[in-house]
Amino acid sequence: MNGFLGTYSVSIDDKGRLNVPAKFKGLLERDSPQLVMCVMDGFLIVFPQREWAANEEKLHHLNAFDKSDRNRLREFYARATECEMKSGKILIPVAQREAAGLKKEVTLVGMSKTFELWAPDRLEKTSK
Amino acid sequence: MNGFLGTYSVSIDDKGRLNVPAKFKGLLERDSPQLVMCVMDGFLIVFPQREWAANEEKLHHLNAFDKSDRNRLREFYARATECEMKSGKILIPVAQREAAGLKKEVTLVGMSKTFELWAPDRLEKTSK
DNA sequence: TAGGATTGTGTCAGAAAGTGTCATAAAGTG
DNA sequence: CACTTTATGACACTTTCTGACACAATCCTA
Repeated sequence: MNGFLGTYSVSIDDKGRLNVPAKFKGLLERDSPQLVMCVMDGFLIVFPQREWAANEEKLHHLNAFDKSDRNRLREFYARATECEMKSGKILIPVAQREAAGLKKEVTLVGMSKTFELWAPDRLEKTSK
Repeated sequence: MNGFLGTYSVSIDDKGRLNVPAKFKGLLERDSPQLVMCVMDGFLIVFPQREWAANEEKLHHLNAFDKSDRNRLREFYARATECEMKSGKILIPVAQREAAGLKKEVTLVGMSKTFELWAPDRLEKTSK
């Protein structure tokens, strides 16, 4: 596989760990299991470390001493958490789980370089 | 053969694998057995990898951080799954089978660069 | 700082999904 | 009609997914 693709319905175990589908697992193992998870507007985006870094790169031109630039930077960083795939699972911290309204069932949507985690009902509303 | 052409009625085995007709097999073996299967409105489209990539190309101008662009990207990627022809068969994952209402019999329609998979009754309704 | 609650980790067994291979049936060809 | 190719169904096997359990680390409060 050479990009995250497709929609998967996966479960979260009692401790909040997501079972990564085998197709994504391969990609992550190869590329590195280091991830950044980012709270978006009602859902979560997961970036492989490398991809996160590439996005960060784009913000380098901002000036940390400029007030509005600084706000944009803060917005970007504040939403993010580092995490990792371990034993084929990704632990989603409590705060993120709540922000995205994730319960037992999660819908995982590949977006090529990244993938998204959705509460099934929210995704359905969005796609209408 | 130099494009997918014609209509075939083929069977799906107990594990959901489609037997690829010999005429398509040749094309796929030459061009690469790597495929992308895409859920459409009641049926499935199968793209050879290369052909899929060409379509993907057209979305490169979209900005993944813009909400409405992101929705369009999601709509595109969420429908897709990578798959592969193995031993002359293509496994159609459960979710896709259900989305297209595929049972034992499948009608396969060549569309030159791609081909479609239909539940026979649905195709019939559509062509009326 | 001891104890308890919460959060995070490793592992495994059973169920479900996916894979390879082959014998036979059906269809196509000269 | 005899022969070759193609399609189908069946079987054994492997991989993946899920839920559960036991345990470790952390944090909070008495």
